[in-house]
Amino acid sequence: MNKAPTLTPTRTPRTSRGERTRELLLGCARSVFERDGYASTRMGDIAAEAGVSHGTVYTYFETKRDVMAIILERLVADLRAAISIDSQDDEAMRLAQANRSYIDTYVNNARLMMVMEEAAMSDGRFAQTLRELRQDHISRVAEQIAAQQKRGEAHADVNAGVAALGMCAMVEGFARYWADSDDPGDSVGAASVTLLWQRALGLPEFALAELVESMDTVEEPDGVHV
Amino acid sequence: MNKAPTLTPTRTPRTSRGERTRELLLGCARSVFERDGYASTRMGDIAAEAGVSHGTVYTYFETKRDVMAIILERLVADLRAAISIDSQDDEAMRLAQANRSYIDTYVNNARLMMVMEEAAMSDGRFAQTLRELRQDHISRVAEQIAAQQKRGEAHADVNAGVAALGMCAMVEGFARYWADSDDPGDSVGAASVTLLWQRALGLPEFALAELVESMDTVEEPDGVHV
Amino acid sequence: MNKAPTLTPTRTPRTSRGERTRELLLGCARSVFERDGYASTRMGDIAAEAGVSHGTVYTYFETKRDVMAIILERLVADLRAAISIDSQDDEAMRLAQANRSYIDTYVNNARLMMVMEEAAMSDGRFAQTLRELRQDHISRVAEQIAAQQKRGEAHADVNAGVAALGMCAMVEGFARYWADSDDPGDSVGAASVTLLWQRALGLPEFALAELVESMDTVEEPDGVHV
Amino acid sequence: MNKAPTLTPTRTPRTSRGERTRELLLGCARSVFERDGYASTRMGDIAAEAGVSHGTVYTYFETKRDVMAIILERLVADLRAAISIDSQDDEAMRLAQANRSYIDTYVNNARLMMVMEEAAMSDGRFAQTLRELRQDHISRVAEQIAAQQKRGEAHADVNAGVAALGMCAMVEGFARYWADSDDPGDSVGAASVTLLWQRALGLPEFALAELVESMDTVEEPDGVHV
DNA sequence: CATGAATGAGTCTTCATTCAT
DNA sequence: TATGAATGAAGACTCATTCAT
Repeated sequence: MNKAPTLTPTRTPRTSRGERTRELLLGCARSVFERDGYASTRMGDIAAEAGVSHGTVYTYFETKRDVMAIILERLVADLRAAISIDSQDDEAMRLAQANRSYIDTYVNNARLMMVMEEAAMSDGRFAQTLRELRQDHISRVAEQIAAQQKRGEAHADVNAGVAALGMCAMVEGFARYWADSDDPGDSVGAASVTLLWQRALGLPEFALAELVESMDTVEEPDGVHV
Repeated sequence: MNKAPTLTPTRTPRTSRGERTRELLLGCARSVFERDGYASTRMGDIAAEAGVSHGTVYTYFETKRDVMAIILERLVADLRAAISIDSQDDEAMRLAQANRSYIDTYVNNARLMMVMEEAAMSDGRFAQTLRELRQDHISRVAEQIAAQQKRGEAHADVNAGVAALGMCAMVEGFARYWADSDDPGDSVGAASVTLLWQRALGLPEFALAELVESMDTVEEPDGVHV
Repeated sequence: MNKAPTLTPTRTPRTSRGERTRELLLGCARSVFERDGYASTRMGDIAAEAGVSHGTVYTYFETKRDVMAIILERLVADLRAAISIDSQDDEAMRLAQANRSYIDTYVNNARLMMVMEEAAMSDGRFAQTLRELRQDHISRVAEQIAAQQKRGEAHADVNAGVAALGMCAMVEGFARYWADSDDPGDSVGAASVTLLWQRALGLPEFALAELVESMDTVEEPDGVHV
Repeated sequence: MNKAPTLTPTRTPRTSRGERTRELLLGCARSVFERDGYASTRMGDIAAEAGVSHGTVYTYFETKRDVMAIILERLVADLRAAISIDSQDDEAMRLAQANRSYIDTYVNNARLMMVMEEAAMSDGRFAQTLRELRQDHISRVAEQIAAQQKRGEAHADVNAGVAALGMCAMVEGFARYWADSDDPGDSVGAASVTLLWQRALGLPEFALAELVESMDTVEEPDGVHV
């Protein structure tokens, strides 16, 4: 279950007031990072956003990198949770829902993912975490595809790993695009992705309408910190 | 044909020696940017890489941003050239070759693309250029798909723009992945992408072997500055 | 009897629990100052050493400087007490015992003396106190030597003040050296100092063995706070 | 010949102008350190003293510690040179001159020595260098005394090492005292030290006048950077 | 009294950019 | 043109001190 090495030293608050401030700071830091990017964000901006003094940030975090690390740790946890979601439905529905869940989570966090990539350019640890996150997702999807191929449900002439990479990239690309544009992405879009996925692999298809309907009934994954 | 606004003010050299130095600096700057990222690169690093003095960089470029802008302008030109390539073969082959050409170019420049994304986080102009580059590619592909749908060669139940976005994302994801890993990507991989593309859209297929063969005979696109 | 100007404003505790905490803090502060030096010691280190909260230190002391001042005031008092010790023995024995007493006290406090010198570099008041302490000691010794010279017991061709300075420096140097090294200094060492002192001034000598014996019977000076 | 480990990374100037600035900065830094102490000195003070901008100091030195290290390296070299001085005269004269040379050098640098001690409180490397410097001096003197004892010229009942420590401490104490007071120390004082030294060890004496005279003819040691 | 969170002035250090040679 | 020294704005981080609970 590939646990990434912890990125986070911490100055733990001892009171609930401290806990509150710390969470406030994390929320504000996230906003600022998303707005300005990692490199451009100054500790003072975070403090200002939270309406506290300069030094207060350092009461809870040792360095700017540390603030980022904690935020990313939560992001990664959320994405892993989204990846792991599994329902009891039949295969195609499960795929649709998994995609939808992943896309939703990704879209909600896409700007932060981009900032993570930015941060990864200047910090190898972030780069490593990002690589692992992606690799885990791909591996999980590859296993699923391999099983489908073995059952004769998917074309077997394309290597499962390659196919998984392609599918994950496609999904991530959608999420990224919607996050960057004003177009928020909709059920139809998400359903379309599923359809493309099914067809690309040769899986049994659902009609688009059916998929769309199923999309709208899926629930949010639990335990997501936003 | 959506021409990006020029990113590049310049201090143009007048002697050929100057021209040589300028090109040297651009090459070295690119290396350093690719190695260290945009934010982490210092002007001094570029100078050191080129074996010239600190101040010399400013003989040719006004700012660090300017150096980056020129490098990116060339990158963008190369990618646009790769996108535009068009051969006389039949539809499927053309697709395969276009994909291959784009992937090749993208892989060759993927690290720089990532740096471009990093730079886009702190510079709206870069962000804009990047968005336009992607959008142009997607639009071009969307037109193609729309035509295929109209001719009844592709499934019409998926919006052409959405499909184009998915396909482009997939291709870019492959390139990105190969660029980041040690696995350089091979003809089979590239052919697999094409196959996935064809199946996702419902296009007439070629067998993988046939595609692979066609891949290996395609030539490098011209006009690539590296 | 040259009383140094008071160094110590105070926040006096009124309960006995407060008194205890205050003493605890002073002891811990001393340890930390000795370990890390004055400049490098943070108020938080003192609090941590005492196992109390950061702010508690300020319940008893106004500033970091204040903590130091109180500690040094006690140190100075102890050293002055050691200087003043006077027994009923004959002259040479008295010298030996005075030296021993001073050396003992100095060695016990040498690290703190060094810290006092460090602190004196950034605080004129400390510098002044230190100067006065030394000057008092030298003056006292000078008087003694002058008397010996007048009685014809010591060479008179060396100015008594100069001789006193030399002798005090020698004694302080020993103490300092022993304090800094692992070698704790022993009776023989202390006796040797006395011998050197006697010979330097031309005083009647005792044999080393005799001096050593006398050393080991001297008692600790009273009133030393450690 | 006990070479202390180098304390000094450097940003070496490449032009004579740079060399000049560097020396200017070192001179000013020394002045400021002597005036304000190590901890209290800010890089900006050094820059201001030299009349250059803030950042210029960093053109030549990586850190404040580095500036100090270079200054101290020179100081140590000078003191070692002073310790090593050896003339052809007879034993007692040689002693007088060596003392005088050491005292002179020490007095000229005493304030800096005190700053070195201050710095040693917060930097183990400085502490180590200081310890070695003193130890070397003591060892050298101890050898000399041991030889004198063997030749029957000095009392042999005091351990040579202990005696050396006492003598060195005395000399250093004088220098320190004179440096700290307004009284600059004179030939008579220096000669007195020698006399005390000779008597303490039981060496053949010179009359004070004779010593004083020899003092005034001794030359300054070479190679002293001030 | 004790606690620990909040404050913000103070410093070091970096580095893009300019300039004298 | 090339060099490398000089500049100074900017930003991370520390820590003595204050304050609310």
